[in-house]
Amino acid sequence: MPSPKPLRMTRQRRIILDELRQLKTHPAADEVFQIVKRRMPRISLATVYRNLDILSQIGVIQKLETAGLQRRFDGNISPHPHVRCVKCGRVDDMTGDVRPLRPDEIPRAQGYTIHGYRLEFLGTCPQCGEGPGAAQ
Amino acid sequence: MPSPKPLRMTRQRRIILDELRQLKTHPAADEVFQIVKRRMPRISLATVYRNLDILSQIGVIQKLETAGLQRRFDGNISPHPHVRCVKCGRVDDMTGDVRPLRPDEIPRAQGYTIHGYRLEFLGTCPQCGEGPGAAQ
DNA sequence: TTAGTTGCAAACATTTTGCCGAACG
DNA sequence: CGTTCGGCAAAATGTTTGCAACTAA
Repeated sequence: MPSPKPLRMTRQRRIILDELRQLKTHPAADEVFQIVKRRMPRISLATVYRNLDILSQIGVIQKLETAGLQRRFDGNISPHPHVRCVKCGRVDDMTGDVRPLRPDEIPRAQGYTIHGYRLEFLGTCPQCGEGPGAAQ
Repeated sequence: MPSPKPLRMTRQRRIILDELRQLKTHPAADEVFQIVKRRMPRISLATVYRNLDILSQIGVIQKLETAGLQRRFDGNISPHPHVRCVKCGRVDDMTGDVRPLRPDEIPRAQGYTIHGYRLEFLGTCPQCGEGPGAAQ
Protein backbone atom coordinates (compact mmCIF):
# COMPACT_ATOMS: atom_id res chain seq x y z
CA MET A 1 0.00 0.00 0.00
CA PRO A 2 1.68 3.19 -1.18
CA SER A 3 2.01 5.82 1.51
CA PRO A 4 -0.28 8.70 0.68
CA LYS A 5 1.38 11.53 -1.16
CA PRO A 6 2.00 14.47 1.11
CA LEU A 7 -0.47 17.29 0.72
CA ARG A 8 0.16 20.98 1.00
CA MET A 9 -2.40 23.28 2.49
CA THR A 10 -2.28 26.01 -0.08
CA ARG A 11 -4.30 29.17 0.14
CA GLN A 12 -6.66 28.03 -2.62
CA ARG A 13 -7.19 24.65 -1.04
CA ARG A 14 -7.93 26.17 2.33
CA ILE A 15 -10.39 28.67 0.89
CA ILE A 16 -12.24 26.04 -1.14
CA LEU A 17 -12.58 23.81 1.90
CA ASP A 18 -13.54 26.73 4.08
CA GLU A 19 -16.27 27.97 1.76
CA LEU A 20 -17.62 24.52 1.18
CA ARG A 21 -17.95 23.98 4.91
CA GLN A 22 -19.79 27.24 5.41
CA LEU A 23 -22.35 26.50 2.73
CA LYS A 24 -25.50 24.69 3.66
CA THR A 25 -26.13 24.08 -0.03
CA HIS A 26 -24.33 21.46 -2.07
CA PRO A 27 -22.76 23.39 -4.86
CA ALA A 28 -21.47 22.12 -8.18
CA ALA A 29 -17.87 22.84 -9.12
CA ASP A 30 -18.59 26.01 -11.01
CA GLU A 31 -20.61 27.43 -8.13
CA VAL A 32 -17.70 26.78 -5.82
CA PHE A 33 -15.55 28.49 -8.40
CA GLN A 34 -17.74 31.61 -8.44
CA ILE A 35 -17.81 31.80 -4.68
CA VAL A 36 -14.11 31.25 -4.16
CA LYS A 37 -13.33 33.78 -6.86
CA ARG A 38 -14.75 36.50 -4.65
CA ARG A 39 -11.90 35.93 -2.22
CA MET A 40 -9.36 34.95 -4.82
CA PRO A 41 -10.14 36.47 -8.20
CA ARG A 42 -7.32 34.81 -10.07
CA ILE A 43 -8.10 31.22 -9.10
CA SER A 44 -8.85 28.94 -12.03
CA LEU A 45 -11.69 26.52 -12.50
CA ALA A 46 -9.20 23.71 -13.01
CA THR A 47 -7.79 24.33 -9.56
CA VAL A 48 -11.24 24.10 -8.08
CA TYR A 49 -11.86 20.81 -9.84
CA ARG A 50 -8.49 19.43 -8.83
CA ASN A 51 -8.98 20.35 -5.21
CA LEU A 52 -12.54 19.17 -4.94
CA ASP A 53 -11.31 15.90 -6.28
CA ILE A 54 -8.38 15.63 -3.90
CA LEU A 55 -10.40 16.72 -0.89
CA SER A 56 -13.05 14.13 -1.63
CA GLN A 57 -10.46 11.44 -2.19
CA ILE A 58 -8.93 11.99 1.22
CA GLY A 59 -12.42 12.02 2.66
CA VAL A 60 -12.51 15.60 3.84
CA ILE A 61 -15.54 16.43 1.72
CA GLN A 62 -18.17 14.39 -0.08
CA LYS A 63 -18.71 14.11 -3.80
CA LEU A 64 -22.43 13.57 -4.15
CA GLU A 65 -22.78 12.27 -7.70
CA THR A 66 -21.18 8.88 -7.44
CA ALA A 67 -22.78 8.11 -10.72
CA GLY A 68 -20.08 8.98 -13.19
CA LEU A 69 -20.98 11.31 -15.97
CA GLN A 70 -23.17 9.28 -18.24
CA ARG A 71 -26.86 8.76 -17.93
CA ARG A 72 -28.15 5.21 -17.97
CA PHE A 73 -31.41 3.85 -19.25
CA ASP A 74 -33.71 1.05 -18.20
CA GLY A 75 -36.30 -0.62 -20.40
CA ASN A 76 -38.14 -1.73 -17.29
CA ILE A 77 -40.24 1.10 -15.94
CA SER A 78 -41.51 -0.60 -12.80
CA PRO A 79 -39.78 0.97 -9.81
CA HIS A 80 -37.09 -1.38 -8.62
CA PRO A 81 -33.77 -0.95 -6.86
CA HIS A 82 -30.43 -0.96 -8.62
CA VAL A 83 -26.86 -1.74 -7.70
CA ARG A 84 -24.05 0.33 -9.07
CA CYS A 85 -20.50 -0.94 -9.25
CA VAL A 86 -18.35 1.74 -7.70
CA LYS A 87 -15.40 0.63 -9.78
CA CYS A 88 -16.67 0.32 -13.32
CA GLY A 89 -19.97 2.17 -13.10
CA ARG A 90 -22.01 -0.77 -14.30
CA VAL A 91 -25.61 -0.90 -13.06
CA ASP A 92 -27.72 -4.00 -12.46
CA ASP A 93 -31.05 -4.81 -10.89
CA MET A 94 -31.24 -5.94 -7.31
CA THR A 95 -32.87 -9.30 -7.03
CA GLY A 96 -34.49 -9.28 -3.60
CA ASP A 97 -37.15 -6.88 -2.50
CA VAL A 98 -36.62 -3.78 -0.48
CA ARG A 99 -39.37 -2.60 1.76
CA PRO A 100 -40.50 0.79 0.54
CA LEU A 101 -40.45 3.67 2.99
CA ARG A 102 -43.73 4.46 4.67
CA PRO A 103 -44.84 8.08 4.28
CA ASP A 104 -44.21 8.67 7.99
CA GLU A 105 -40.63 7.58 7.47
CA ILE A 106 -40.01 10.39 5.05
CA PRO A 107 -38.56 13.33 6.92
CA ARG A 108 -39.15 16.99 6.22
CA ALA A 109 -37.01 19.35 4.30
CA GLN A 110 -37.84 22.96 4.89
CA GLY A 111 -40.01 24.23 2.10
CA TYR A 112 -39.63 21.18 -0.10
CA THR A 113 -42.54 19.10 -1.27
CA ILE A 114 -41.32 15.53 -1.39
CA HIS A 115 -42.56 13.41 -4.26
CA GLY A 116 -40.56 10.28 -3.75
CA TYR A 117 -37.11 8.93 -3.26
CA ARG A 118 -34.41 7.07 -5.04
CA LEU A 119 -32.53 4.22 -3.41
CA GLU A 120 -29.42 2.90 -5.03
CA PHE A 121 -27.07 0.28 -3.66
CA LEU A 122 -23.34 0.56 -4.11
CA GLY A 123 -20.85 -2.25 -4.36
CA THR A 124 -18.41 -4.02 -6.57
CA CYS A 125 -19.54 -6.20 -9.44
CA PRO A 126 -18.27 -9.74 -10.06
CA GLN A 127 -15.91 -8.58 -12.80
CA CYS A 128 -14.26 -5.89 -10.71
CA GLY A 129 -14.13 -7.94 -7.52
CA GLU A 130 -12.89 -6.77 -4.18
CA GLY A 131 -9.31 -5.81 -4.95
CA PRO A 132 -8.02 -2.25 -5.09
CA GLY A 133 -8.60 -1.77 -8.79
CA ALA A 134 -9.15 1.39 -10.78
CA ALA A 135 -12.08 3.07 -9.13
CA GLN A 136 -14.72 5.30 -10.68
CA MET B 1 -52.80 20.98 -20.87
CA PRO B 2 -51.49 20.71 -24.41
CA SER B 3 -52.39 17.50 -26.17
CA PRO B 4 -49.27 15.41 -26.60
CA LYS B 5 -47.60 15.70 -29.96
CA PRO B 6 -48.24 12.64 -32.07
CA LEU B 7 -45.36 10.21 -32.20
CA ARG B 8 -44.29 8.03 -35.07
CA MET B 9 -42.99 4.56 -34.54
CA THR B 10 -39.97 4.75 -36.77
CA ARG B 11 -37.69 1.84 -37.40
CA GLN B 12 -34.93 3.37 -35.28
CA ARG B 13 -37.29 4.09 -32.42
CA ARG B 14 -38.66 0.59 -32.45
CA ILE B 15 -35.22 -0.98 -32.51
CA ILE B 16 -33.92 1.20 -29.67
CA LEU B 17 -36.90 0.34 -27.52
CA ASP B 18 -36.69 -3.29 -28.47
CA GLU B 19 -33.01 -3.63 -27.62
CA LEU B 20 -33.38 -1.73 -24.39
CA ARG B 21 -36.14 -4.06 -23.28
CA GLN B 22 -34.08 -7.15 -24.04
CA LEU B 23 -31.11 -5.98 -22.04
CA LYS B 24 -30.90 -6.82 -18.41
CA THR B 25 -28.17 -4.23 -18.02
CA HIS B 26 -28.79 -0.54 -17.88
CA PRO B 27 -26.76 0.86 -20.70
CA ALA B 28 -25.62 4.41 -21.27
CA ALA B 29 -26.56 6.13 -24.51
CA ASP B 30 -23.41 5.20 -26.35
CA GLU B 31 -23.79 1.53 -25.44
CA VAL B 32 -27.31 1.59 -26.82
CA PHE B 33 -25.84 3.21 -29.90
CA GLN B 34 -23.27 0.45 -30.37
CA ILE B 35 -25.88 -2.24 -29.92
CA VAL B 36 -28.47 -0.71 -32.20
CA LYS B 37 -25.82 -0.06 -34.84
CA ARG B 38 -25.47 -3.80 -35.29
CA ARG B 39 -29.00 -3.88 -36.67
CA MET B 40 -28.90 -0.45 -38.24
CA PRO B 41 -25.39 0.58 -39.16
CA ARG B 42 -26.28 4.06 -40.35
CA ILE B 43 -28.13 5.22 -37.25
CA SER B 44 -26.61 8.26 -35.58
CA LEU B 45 -25.81 8.81 -31.95
CA ALA B 46 -28.00 11.91 -31.96
CA THR B 47 -30.97 9.80 -32.94
CA VAL B 48 -30.29 7.48 -30.05
CA TYR B 49 -30.12 10.38 -27.63
CA ARG B 50 -33.26 11.94 -29.04
CA ASN B 51 -35.21 8.72 -28.79
CA LEU B 52 -34.01 7.77 -25.35
CA ASP B 53 -35.14 11.18 -24.27
CA ILE B 54 -38.54 10.95 -25.91
CA LEU B 55 -39.16 7.41 -24.72
CA SER B 56 -38.34 8.35 -21.15
CA GLN B 57 -40.51 11.45 -21.35
CA ILE B 58 -43.53 9.44 -22.37
CA GLY B 59 -42.71 6.96 -19.62
CA VAL B 60 -41.93 3.97 -21.80
CA ILE B 61 -38.42 3.65 -20.43
CA GLN B 62 -36.59 4.99 -17.39
CA LYS B 63 -33.74 7.46 -17.34
CA LEU B 64 -31.74 6.46 -14.29
CA GLU B 65 -29.61 9.52 -13.64
CA THR B 66 -32.16 12.02 -12.51
CA ALA B 67 -29.27 14.01 -11.25
CA GLY B 68 -28.43 16.24 -14.16
CA LEU B 69 -24.91 16.28 -15.37
CA GLN B 70 -22.97 18.18 -12.79
CA ARG B 71 -21.41 16.74 -9.71
CA ARG B 72 -22.20 18.34 -6.40
CA PHE B 73 -20.07 18.60 -3.30
CA ASP B 74 -20.78 18.60 0.41
CA GLY B 75 -18.48 19.94 3.11
CA ASN B 76 -20.24 17.71 5.63
CA ILE B 77 -18.90 14.18 5.40
CA SER B 78 -21.23 12.53 7.88
CA PRO B 79 -23.68 10.34 6.00
CA HIS B 80 -26.99 12.15 5.83
CA PRO B 81 -29.88 12.18 3.39
CA HIS B 82 -30.40 14.83 0.75
CA VAL B 83 -33.35 16.24 -1.15
CA ARG B 84 -32.99 17.14 -4.76
CA CYS B 85 -35.31 19.57 -6.48
CA VAL B 86 -36.49 17.85 -9.64
CA LYS B 87 -37.04 21.20 -11.30
CA CYS B 88 -33.90 23.21 -10.69
CA GLY B 89 -31.49 20.52 -9.53
CA ARG B 90 -30.74 22.19 -6.22
CA VAL B 91 -29.76 19.88 -3.38
CA ASP B 92 -30.34 20.41 0.34
CA ASP B 93 -30.02 18.38 3.49
CA MET B 94 -33.01 16.60 4.91
CA THR B 95 -33.75 17.77 8.40
CA GLY B 96 -35.39 14.79 10.07
CA ASP B 97 -33.76 11.44 10.53
CA VAL B 98 -34.17 8.44 8.33
CA ARG B 99 -33.76 5.04 9.84
CA PRO B 100 -30.81 3.38 8.15
CA LEU B 101 -31.39 0.02 6.51
CA ARG B 102 -30.45 -2.97 8.60
CA PRO B 103 -28.01 -5.35 6.91
CA ASP B 104 -30.76 -7.95 6.61
CA GLU B 105 -32.83 -5.46 4.70
CA ILE B 106 -30.25 -5.23 1.98
CA PRO B 107 -31.11 -7.62 -0.82
CA ARG B 108 -28.72 -9.59 -2.96
CA ALA B 109 -27.46 -8.85 -6.38
CA GLN B 110 -25.85 -11.80 -8.06
CA GLY B 111 -22.11 -11.55 -7.72
CA TYR B 112 -22.06 -8.06 -6.29
CA THR B 113 -20.56 -7.24 -2.94
CA ILE B 114 -22.67 -4.50 -1.46
CA HIS B 115 -20.85 -1.80 0.45
CA GLY B 116 -23.65 0.58 1.17
CA TYR B 117 -26.46 2.52 -0.35
CA ARG B 118 -27.46 5.98 -1.30
CA LEU B 119 -30.87 7.36 -0.48
CA GLU B 120 -31.95 10.58 -2.06
CA PHE B 121 -35.32 12.24 -1.79
CA LEU B 122 -36.90 13.98 -4.73
CA GLY B 123 -39.24 16.91 -4.66
CA THR B 124 -39.69 20.54 -5.51
CA CYS B 125 -37.92 23.27 -3.62
CA PRO B 126 -39.65 26.37 -2.21
CA GLN B 127 -38.44 28.53 -5.12
CA CYS B 128 -39.72 26.22 -7.81
CA GLY B 129 -42.99 25.40 -6.08
CA GLU B 130 -45.59 22.99 -7.28
CA GLY B 131 -46.54 24.51 -10.62
CA PRO B 132 -45.69 22.99 -14.00
CA GLY B 133 -42.39 24.84 -14.44
CA ALA B 134 -39.35 23.97 -16.47
CA ALA B 135 -38.24 20.59 -15.27
CA GLN B 136 -34.72 19.19 -15.13
C1' DT C 1 -49.52 15.36 -48.13
C1' DT C 2 -47.13 16.91 -44.18
C1' DA C 3 -45.53 17.18 -39.69
C1' DG C 4 -42.51 14.37 -37.06
C1' DT C 5 -37.80 12.22 -37.79
C1' DT C 6 -33.28 11.25 -39.26
C1' DG C 7 -28.18 11.73 -40.20
C1' DC C 8 -24.55 14.73 -40.10
C1' DA C 9 -21.80 18.15 -38.24
C1' DA C 10 -21.20 21.70 -35.35
C1' DA C 11 -22.23 23.64 -30.85
C1' DC C 12 -22.53 23.03 -25.83
C1' DA C 13 -21.58 21.89 -21.12
C1' DT C 14 -18.72 19.81 -17.85
C1' DT C 15 -14.52 17.78 -16.42
C1' DT C 16 -9.66 16.54 -17.20
C1' DT C 17 -4.83 17.22 -18.66
C1' DG C 18 -0.13 19.11 -20.23
C1' DC C 19 3.01 22.53 -19.38
C1' DC C 20 5.82 25.55 -16.74
C1' DG C 21 6.52 28.91 -13.49
C1' DA C 22 5.34 29.60 -8.45
C1' DA C 23 5.31 28.57 -3.64
C1' DC C 24 4.69 25.36 0.48
C1' DG C 25 7.18 23.05 3.96
C1' DC D 1 15.60 23.54 -2.40
C1' DG D 2 12.75 19.88 -4.13
C1' DT D 3 8.18 18.60 -4.97
C1' DT D 4 3.63 19.68 -5.07
C1' DC D 5 0.61 23.06 -6.82
C1' DG D 6 -1.71 26.74 -9.56
C1' DG D 7 -3.00 29.19 -13.80
C1' DC D 8 -3.84 28.90 -18.49
C1' DA D 9 -5.27 26.84 -22.55
C1' DA D 10 -6.22 22.86 -24.99
C1' DA D 11 -8.26 18.29 -24.98
C1' DA D 12 -11.52 14.96 -23.69
C1' DT D 13 -16.29 13.48 -22.55
C1' DG D 14 -21.03 13.42 -22.88
C1' DT D 15 -25.18 15.61 -24.68
C1' DT D 16 -27.84 18.84 -27.50
C1' DT D 17 -29.12 21.42 -31.66
C1' DG D 18 -29.67 23.44 -36.60
C1' DC D 19 -30.72 21.98 -40.93
C1' DA D 20 -32.05 19.79 -45.25
C1' DA D 21 -33.65 15.41 -46.75
C1' DC D 22 -36.72 11.61 -45.58
C1' DT D 23 -40.82 8.99 -44.19
C1' DA D 24 -44.68 7.21 -41.31
C1' DA D 25 -49.43 7.90 -41.00
